[in-house]
Amino acid sequence: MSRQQEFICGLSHEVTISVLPRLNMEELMFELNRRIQNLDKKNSIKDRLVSILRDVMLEEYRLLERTSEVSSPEEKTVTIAVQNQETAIMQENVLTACAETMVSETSSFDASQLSDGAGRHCHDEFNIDTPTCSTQVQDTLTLMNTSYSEKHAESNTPCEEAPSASRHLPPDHGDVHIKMERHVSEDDQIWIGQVSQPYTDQTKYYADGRETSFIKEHSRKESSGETPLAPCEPTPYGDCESTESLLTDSSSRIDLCGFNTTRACSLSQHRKFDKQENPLICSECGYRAHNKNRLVEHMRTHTGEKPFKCNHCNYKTSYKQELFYHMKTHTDAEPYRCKICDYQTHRKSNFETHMMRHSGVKPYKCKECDYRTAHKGDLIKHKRRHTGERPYSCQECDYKATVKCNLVQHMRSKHQ
DNA sequence: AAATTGTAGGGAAAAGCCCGGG
DNA sequence: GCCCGGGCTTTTCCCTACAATT
Repeated sequence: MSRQQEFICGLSHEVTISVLPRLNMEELMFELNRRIQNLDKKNSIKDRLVSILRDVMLEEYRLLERTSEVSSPEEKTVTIAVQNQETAIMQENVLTACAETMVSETSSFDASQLSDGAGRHCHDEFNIDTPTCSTQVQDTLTLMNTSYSEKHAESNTPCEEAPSASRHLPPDHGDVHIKMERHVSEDDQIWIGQVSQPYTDQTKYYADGRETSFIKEHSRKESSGETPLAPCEPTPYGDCESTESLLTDSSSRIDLCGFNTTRACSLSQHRKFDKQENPLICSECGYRAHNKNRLVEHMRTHTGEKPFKCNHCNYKTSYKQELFYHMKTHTDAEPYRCKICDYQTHRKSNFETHMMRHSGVKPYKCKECDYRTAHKGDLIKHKRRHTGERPYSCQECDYKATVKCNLVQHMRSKHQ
């Protein structure tokens, strides 16, 4: 490790070498993702990221100091550093890559850079062979073998249905406060400013009660005794009123129910939605649409209507957006290509899911056995092994299957 | 014991559905 | 109001392991 690499974010050699090997990348990425939303756009984004990283590292360092009173700090530091020297270099590389990616992503809000002449986003024209930040992290995580889930496994704390750090923002803290504190190191005479950030829930929920990230998180908090965030609880400021007026940063508008937006009109729409000024409710499932068109679109899920047809094949869909994705397969649009295997797709989200599988990170763990998986759906399917649930029943006989394809297979063999 | 058949279960990809923001 | 990117969820398919049957 070069001397330059040992100094991260202006912190001393001691802090850097102590903290870097300890930092869990997924947790760090979570912190960065959470805090980046409150970046002060007036200052350099890179400077703010450096500041954030420093905060996180100093917090970690203080924790390390508290827990290493038995052995001398120097001794422990050196031991950790030697054992994890290689890991630290890799982690730093990832941090650099991610910071650069986030800087470029954040600064690319200028639509003119991403859009074609018609204002349409056209990322396909970019070098999308380059892995995204998240995939870089995941790839490196595999090498480092320091996944979030493994950490929990080691500490014997099963993390069933642990949220994917790259996708969810686990709101463990309604408010995050970093106290004003002075670092003890002689090298690092750094005052840490107080950072107070209300958690802004960005997960989603459906009015028909289907489980979503929000519901899951809500129930998780309930079960763990935490106070869950309710979608629009009455507040001291009135029902579903915004904290907009209280904010010093005019670019951020946070509704007290957790809704966060940079647009005043979006906030207004959201309040209307919450207050049910114009309730557009699906008579079939109770789904509440934000506007008329979305209700029309939603209703197609019940009627089965598929008005959007591909003129190159027989493909039909209820959603215009789906046709858009489908049409890419008929055009010269450059797909996302996996560098590890020959997989390619036109959908970024599917590509990221694919890369997740290469990473080997499996945050979802079964409570009752050692089974782990990268995806919630797999865990739900697996759980039926323990519960004996067989949701797919044969109409012709008493046979019930755990998965639909087995029922199909049964129907073919037994009932033609 | 070997071959065949049916079932269970895991991995992976594709598609569905919905949302926020331009 | 429309369009599009993004993200979470669900569906579907394929494959393997294993037990029961022939």
